[in-house]
Amino acid sequence: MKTPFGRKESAEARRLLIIETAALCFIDQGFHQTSIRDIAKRAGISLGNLYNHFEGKGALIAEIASLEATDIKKIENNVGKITKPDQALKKFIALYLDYCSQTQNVALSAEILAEAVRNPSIASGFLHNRQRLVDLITGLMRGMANEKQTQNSQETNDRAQFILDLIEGLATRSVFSAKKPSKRDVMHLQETIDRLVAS
Amino acid sequence: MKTPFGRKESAEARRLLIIETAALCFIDQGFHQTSIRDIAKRAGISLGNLYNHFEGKGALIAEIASLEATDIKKIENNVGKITKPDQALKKFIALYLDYCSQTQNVALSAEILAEAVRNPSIASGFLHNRQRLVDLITGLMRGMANEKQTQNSQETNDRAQFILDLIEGLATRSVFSAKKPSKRDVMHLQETIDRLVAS
DNA sequence: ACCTCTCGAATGAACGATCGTTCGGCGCTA
DNA sequence: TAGCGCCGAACGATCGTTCATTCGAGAGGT
Repeated sequence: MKTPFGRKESAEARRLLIIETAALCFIDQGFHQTSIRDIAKRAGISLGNLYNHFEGKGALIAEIASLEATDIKKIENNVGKITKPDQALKKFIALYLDYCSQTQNVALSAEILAEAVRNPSIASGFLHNRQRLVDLITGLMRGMANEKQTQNSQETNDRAQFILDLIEGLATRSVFSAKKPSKRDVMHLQETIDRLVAS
Repeated sequence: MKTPFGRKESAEARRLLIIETAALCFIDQGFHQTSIRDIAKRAGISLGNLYNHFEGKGALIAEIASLEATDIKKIENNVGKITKPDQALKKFIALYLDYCSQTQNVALSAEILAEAVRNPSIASGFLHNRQRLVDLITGLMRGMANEKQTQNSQETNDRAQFILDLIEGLATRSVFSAKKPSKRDVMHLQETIDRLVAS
């Protein structure tokens, strides 16, 4: 029986396996409490082989930190399907809140933030991802206000940042109190953001 | 010439020196990238002596994590001096924003948050400190609304959380963009919070 | 004033474990 | 058979912690 994958495909699959396993380890233990041996063991590969696919631990951390971009793209696609801007914003809030409310995402985000403080390349990735979200929101806000006066671009940007702050804050609190945001919480968040957008 | 301190005072001073030095190390390098030797060397004491004052690295981390409480108390005292609730809130925003905008505080907070994800005792300290700030704000909000209808307690609590989210978010962003919040930023924050409180 | 005794503070060598990384050789695939 | 993916022992460094030992301040005696 032949392997269904050629060498190239197999190598790519290995690489993906390592990344996903590393993410699990980092979620469970954090970046610096996870050893290369932990990852290799959990992935079921040898210690040395890991270095055939990644330059070292730093490269793995950077790889994981950039994973957020994939999740953001999913949210962008989902929100993009909705034509009415106000409903799209509502959908975004629900999706992003749900995303941020997952324990593993809070764990990873916290690790990434702490790492970003001292690692400029991680920080730039972090800021880039944030701006993607901000741009998505400002786009929606501009769509909602197309009949009114032209919006101040800088102010719109700031408001989008505030919206993200509110969502992320509520989500983080929900994780630390070990229960998902209640319906009341979500409604209150929704109202608050509406008021923020309206003004 | 006699030493101006007895044994007790000297021991307490040593303890304080170690804690402060550890905080500096943690800010520069992070919890898990800082070794006990780093701290001892920077504090100018021997490796073994550190264990005469602290049980180990974990105890040191917990000690640092609880340092935030001191800073919060300072803010409480400053805000408490102001009798008019709306001016007190304005003062609080300025003080807390300034506190959160300091690079070393962002660095430490990020470390503590990441640690709290996996260390329940750190998490509970973190939540306790947060609630202190929330209570301070809700007190002010209730003072501002004493002539109006009675406030829903839960809703007031949530709004206070939102206010903190906005301040912390702006502050964190300012640190990563390497410049203090501009006057425009602060004004916009102030307006947004006002609108949030008013409703 | 002086000697003694006590005990906590301080030291740094040493320990075993584990870290990130390297590398020579083995085995499968094309 | 040529070559690549894979393996795991080995390396030097460093980790958190322990411990036998030294030091010196201060209490109690005379």
